[in-house]
Amino acid sequence: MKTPEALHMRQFASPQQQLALTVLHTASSMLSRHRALLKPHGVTPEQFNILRILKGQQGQPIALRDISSRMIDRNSNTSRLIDKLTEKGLVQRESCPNDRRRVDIVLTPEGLHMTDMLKNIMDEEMSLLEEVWPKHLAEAAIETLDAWNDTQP
Amino acid sequence: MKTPEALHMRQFASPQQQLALTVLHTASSMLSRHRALLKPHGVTPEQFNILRILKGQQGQPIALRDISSRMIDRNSNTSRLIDKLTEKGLVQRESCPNDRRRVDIVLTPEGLHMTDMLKNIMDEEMSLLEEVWPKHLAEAAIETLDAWNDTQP
DNA sequence: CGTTTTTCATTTTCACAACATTTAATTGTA
DNA sequence: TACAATTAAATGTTGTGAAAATGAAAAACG
Repeated sequence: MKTPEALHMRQFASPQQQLALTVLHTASSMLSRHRALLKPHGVTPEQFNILRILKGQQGQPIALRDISSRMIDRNSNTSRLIDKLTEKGLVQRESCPNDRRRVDIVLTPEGLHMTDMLKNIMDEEMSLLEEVWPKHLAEAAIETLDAWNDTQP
Repeated sequence: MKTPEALHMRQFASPQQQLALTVLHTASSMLSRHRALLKPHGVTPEQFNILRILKGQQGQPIALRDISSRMIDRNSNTSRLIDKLTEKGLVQRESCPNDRRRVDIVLTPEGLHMTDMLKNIMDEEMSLLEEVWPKHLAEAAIETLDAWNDTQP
């Protein structure tokens, strides 16, 4: 359902306001889908976000604080998300020798395996987007949204 | 900061995937701003969403389930949010005489006053968007995002 | 009618967000 | 070197979102 009808909006708002509402609504809807897709595997979108960041490191350890700074939702409490992933045996904490305040995080072999599997699931979901959004429109929309993100700290 | 650098993304993903990440990231960032703007007045974005829906009713009562269906985030626990707003004296529950399962919700005078004030604050915030997004680009982005929303139930 | 099914609101459970505080290690500086 | 300031992570608390369960009332139906 398109956003205006979904939210029973009338035509008061400017296109810019409408876009803001559409972005919020779309994100909420996407996140629900992701949550449902990941749920059977006991992983939440927030946790998967971390796994994906770690996979991007290709085995190279990364400090907890650097994970935080790269997360989609910056307000997450990364320490506790790492706790959950550790409990599941998907990641491991390692002390950082040159700065003992830091804690390096690495994927375990099971974590890598899980990440690959989940990545397949999510890629399949994402590939649906390619049927809905023509490439050039997607690129244009990214540029538009990022014009605002660029005004943010 | 633009999304790719903010998330330290490399150029593997398709534009469509990048757009999905951008939408999620943008929404999270917008919501944080809204939360901060509303906080001094003791109202969360989710609660404000309800107030705005009620204001749109212009005094006409609306059933709780109809509020739920119009919220940006459909899965919020509307009962609990109404509880909070009731505690603050901004809304009132009224039992529905012809269907005793239903609960009608109306704005109190203070609720209306508060809503007007918050609406001013949010409108000012939204007006910033008009400097960042040219009208036609905003319209294009809405259409793109809604092409996906339209595939959702 | 009476029984089953559906609908609406509330309650509950779990995971996370938000925010504050604490602990520990490092850095900057007198 | 001593010591305050800063940084990193963990921990504590409270509130909220998501989803499922519960309970009550109305609608559907034989």
